Amino acid sequence: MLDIKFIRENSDLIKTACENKRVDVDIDGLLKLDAKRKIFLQEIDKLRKTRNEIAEQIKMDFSKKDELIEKGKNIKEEILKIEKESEEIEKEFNKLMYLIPNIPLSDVKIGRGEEDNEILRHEGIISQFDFKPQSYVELAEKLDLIDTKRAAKISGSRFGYLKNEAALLEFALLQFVSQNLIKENFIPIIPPVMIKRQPMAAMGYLIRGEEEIYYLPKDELYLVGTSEQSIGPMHCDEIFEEKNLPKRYLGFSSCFRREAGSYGKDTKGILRVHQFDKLEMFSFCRPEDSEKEHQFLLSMEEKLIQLLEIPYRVIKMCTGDLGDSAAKKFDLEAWLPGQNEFREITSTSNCTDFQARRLNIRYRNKNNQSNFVHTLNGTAFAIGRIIIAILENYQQADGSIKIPNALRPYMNNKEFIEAKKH
RNA sequence: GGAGAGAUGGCUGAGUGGUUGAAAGCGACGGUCUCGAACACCGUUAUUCGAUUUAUCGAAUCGUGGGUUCAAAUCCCACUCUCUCCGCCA
Repeated sequence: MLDIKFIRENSDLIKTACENKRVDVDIDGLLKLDAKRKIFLQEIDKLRKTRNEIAEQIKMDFSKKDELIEKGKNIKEEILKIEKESEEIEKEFNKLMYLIPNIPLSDVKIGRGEEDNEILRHEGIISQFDFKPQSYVELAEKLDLIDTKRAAKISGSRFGYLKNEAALLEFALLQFVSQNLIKENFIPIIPPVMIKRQPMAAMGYLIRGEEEIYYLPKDELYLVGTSEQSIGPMHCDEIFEEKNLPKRYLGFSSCFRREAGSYGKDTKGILRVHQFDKLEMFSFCRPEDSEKEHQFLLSMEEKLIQLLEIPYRVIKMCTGDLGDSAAKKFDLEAWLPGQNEFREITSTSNCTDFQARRLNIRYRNKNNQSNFVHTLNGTAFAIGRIIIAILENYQQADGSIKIPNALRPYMNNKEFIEAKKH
């Protein structure tokens, strides 16, 4: 949500931003509604003022009581009438307000979509194999690590069982990430994965993309697609002390996505599944610190992937690929030798005050003034995809998998995942 | 699932129809004192919206949404959430 005052004064800027984000919102229509709304508001305020005055007079002077009560009744009728009229306008106005996306920061490239994203840099050395690297799907099947066939029996397509070392890898990754991030003042947290409509809407996920979200109608609860949706609203209607910022959380949760509209894409394996586990960073900070904090989250993502020695590249998303809430966003894409391509493994967004405004999360500065915080999120590890990257990058000629050095302490110091004896 | 209690400002907590936007305390901020700090004392301290000559003025907000009333934190209804007891349960 943006500030209506800002929209009034910068309508051209907003229009351009919407265009750049490839979102169609009727800004002129909104401004017209806003003007109408203001007239109604003033009218109602005026009537309420007279109502309050009448009430005051009755209190002071009982002699004219009957006459004044009659007057008060008339005012009441009038207020009711105008309130009814303005209701529709107010509704439409709020609807439009919710449709306006966050404005991209000035250094974000204007572009239509994925094809216009900038590749900022490559990191890590892409291993050369003296054999044809296999896809993680083949590797996992031979090593009995992932079972999607049985998952299909139980849950349908796009589900998987992580077994044996794959399951142990998840436990290890969990330890590995928390050990590294708790040092940086992240508060570890395991959030609810079922949330109510209001927080889901406030985080900006129901406007476009409701299709993507699982909903439990009987209980009117939504399954989170990322723990961000559950962590962000934690502090809604709260005011932080400035000294407590930035407030950083490291959340771990299962994530649920319907993957509607991705039929036929990545149908094999667990690259794109309806349910996966994810470690997510979330940060509340002062507006003046959010750029720095964003770089910090990105640096944490890079640090973790570097420690695993997996080659990757950093992508800066263009305006058309930002999503509603983000003002700026970076993705990390890991190199997957088995697929012979880079695939997204993390994503970090600076949502500036867009979410904070809807969630009403503020902080109080030294001058006792309160102001909206900025919110940022970043994937620490999407576990399934990291496991994929490990399997493909650490595969050996004999079909076994070397365990990354950094993870061995959490894997009983084992060096390899060996083929199972049948 | 059954029974009961409750939700008030940054926090604790008073307030059962009319100068109550709301006592008091705590916290925070400013000042006096001090070499400096603590203590003590004095003062300031909610948010949103609208108008504006930028001094101010008006409206709304006491969990949420309705209702009663000339007038609602206060009365009525519904909902949400929290707590206690019982039942059930990993």
